[in-house]
Amino acid sequence: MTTAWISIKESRKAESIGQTVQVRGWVRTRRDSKGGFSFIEVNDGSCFGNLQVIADGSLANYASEITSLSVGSSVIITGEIKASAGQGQATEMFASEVRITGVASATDYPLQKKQHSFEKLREWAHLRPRTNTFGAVARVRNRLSFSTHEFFQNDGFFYVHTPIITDSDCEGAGQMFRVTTLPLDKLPMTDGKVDMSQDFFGKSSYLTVSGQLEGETYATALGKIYTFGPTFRAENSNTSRHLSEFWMIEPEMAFFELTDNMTLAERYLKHMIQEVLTHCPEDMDFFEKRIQPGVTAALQLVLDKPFTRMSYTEAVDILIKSGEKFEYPVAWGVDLQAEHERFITEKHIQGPVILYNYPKEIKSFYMRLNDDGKTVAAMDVLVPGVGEIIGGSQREERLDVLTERMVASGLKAEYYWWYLDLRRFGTVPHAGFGLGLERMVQYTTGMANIRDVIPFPRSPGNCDF
RNA sequence: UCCCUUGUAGCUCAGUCGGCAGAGCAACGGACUGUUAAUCCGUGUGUCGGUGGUUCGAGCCCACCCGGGGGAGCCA
Repeated sequence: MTTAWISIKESRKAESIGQTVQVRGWVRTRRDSKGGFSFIEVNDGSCFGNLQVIADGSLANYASEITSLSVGSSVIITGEIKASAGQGQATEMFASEVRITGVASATDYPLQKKQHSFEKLREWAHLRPRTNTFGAVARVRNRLSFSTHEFFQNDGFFYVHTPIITDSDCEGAGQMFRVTTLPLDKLPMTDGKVDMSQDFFGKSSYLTVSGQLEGETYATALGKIYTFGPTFRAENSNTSRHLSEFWMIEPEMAFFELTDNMTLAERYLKHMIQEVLTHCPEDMDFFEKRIQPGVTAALQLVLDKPFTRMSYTEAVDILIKSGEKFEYPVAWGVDLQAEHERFITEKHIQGPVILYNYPKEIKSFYMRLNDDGKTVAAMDVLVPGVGEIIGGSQREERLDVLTERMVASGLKAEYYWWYLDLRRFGTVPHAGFGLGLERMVQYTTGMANIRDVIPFPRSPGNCDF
C-alpha cells in the first residue's frame, strides 16, 4: 500500500495526528539538535506555516545527507504525524524516510535563512515566492482574484474577454505600447513616413490600456458583464503605485446609474475583503505582525461601515476649510492632488471614500454630463494608504452630447463609429468602473510597493524574467 | 519626466584628508546533543554599478550613462 501524499496545510491540522503520510516540499530551515537528530522545516506553498519534521539519527541517510540538507532543497518525506512536544506548532512529523529530490547548494542558493530586503528579492523574482512574504502575497492575490469571479458570477454578471491587441486608445490620452511586426532596422517608408499599411494588421495596433469601450458593447447586450485581464500603460511613471503591466477588473452594467455603480463598487470591495479575512487568516496574521500592524483592524472597519459618499464640490469645500497647509492650492475646478486625496481619506474620513461629480474638464469624454453642465457623473473610490483604487463613471448615453464631448477632447468621432453606434441603436443609461488588482492587493496586505504584489513586475526600464 | 537620495564581499553595511579593501551575518570546518531569527571556536570571500577624465596615485574628485529607494506628475 502506498502512503497518502497530503499537503503541508493538511498535515498541520490536529485531525492529521496519528496518520502515517507523505509530504513533499522545500526545506525552509534545518536545525541540528542536541540529540543526534535534526529538525527540518518543510513548506510546500499550500499554506503559510511549515511542517516541523523530526529526522532521527537512525535514518539510513542521516549522516550522509540529512545533516547537510540545505535551505531550498526539495524533499519527499514519509512519517507519522504526532502532536508537537515543542512550542509553536500543533503537529510535527516523525520521519521514517527522508528522500532528497533536488539539492539547493548552500553556497549558491541566494535565499538565506534571514530577512532579505524587498529590493534585493526583486532581483530574484523567480525565487522570491519561496519566502514567507511572497508566498503570502501570492495566496492573498489568488483569493482576491477568485472572490472577484465569485462575486460577479453570483450577481448575474458575465465574464467577457476583451482584446489585448487593439487599435483604439481608450481615453485618448494614455500612452500605449505599439504592437508591430515591421522590421525596425528597415522600416517601409512612403513619403518620408513609416507605411503602417504594411504592418501585420494593415494599420497601427497597440496593447490595450482598458477593456472598457469593448466592455460596453457587451453590457449593452448581456446586461451585466465584467472583464478581468492584463492592461498595459507605457507611461514613464516611477512610483510605488504604478506598473507598466497590471491586472484590471472592469464591470460594466446596462441600466445602471452612478449611485447603482457606487453601491456595486462598495459591495464588491467588501466581498473581497471578507473573503480574504475568512480564507487567509494565517497570511493576514503575518501581514499584521510583520508588514503593517493594524491592517486587519482597518479592513474589518471597512466591512462594518458604509462608505462615505462625497461630491467633488463638498470635498473641495472641506479641503479649503480644513486649514491644512497643502503644497498645491485647492480651488474648484482643479484636479485633486495626492495630498488632497490623502487628507480626505486618511485624516478626514479615516476609511474608504467615494468622490463623485467631478468637473468635466478634468475627466474623460465618455463620462455622462450632469444637468448642471459643469460636472460629469464620475466616481473615484479612495482608500487610506493606496489612494485611488477604483475609477468609474456613468457613461454618456446621449449621442449628441457624447459626440460633442469627443470633438471637444480632440478625438475623431468617425474613429469611434462603433462606440457611437451603441448610442444610435437602443441606447441605455449604463455605468461601470475599473479596479486595479495590484492596488487591491496592496491595500489588503499593507505591502508598500506595487512591484511586490505582482509576480514579475514591469516598470520603465525593467522587464526581467 | 522632475526633485532628493543611493550603488563597496553571497546578504546588511563601514570606509576619515585622494595613499595596501573591512566589519557583522551567511557559507565552510569543528564543538554543543529537543530546537523554533543568529549557542561556542576557527577559516574564506571583491570587475568598489558602467564608461571616460583629472592625478605620481581614485572606492573617494569631475563628466556622462545605467540601476535601486523616497516624493511629485499621470492614473488603476
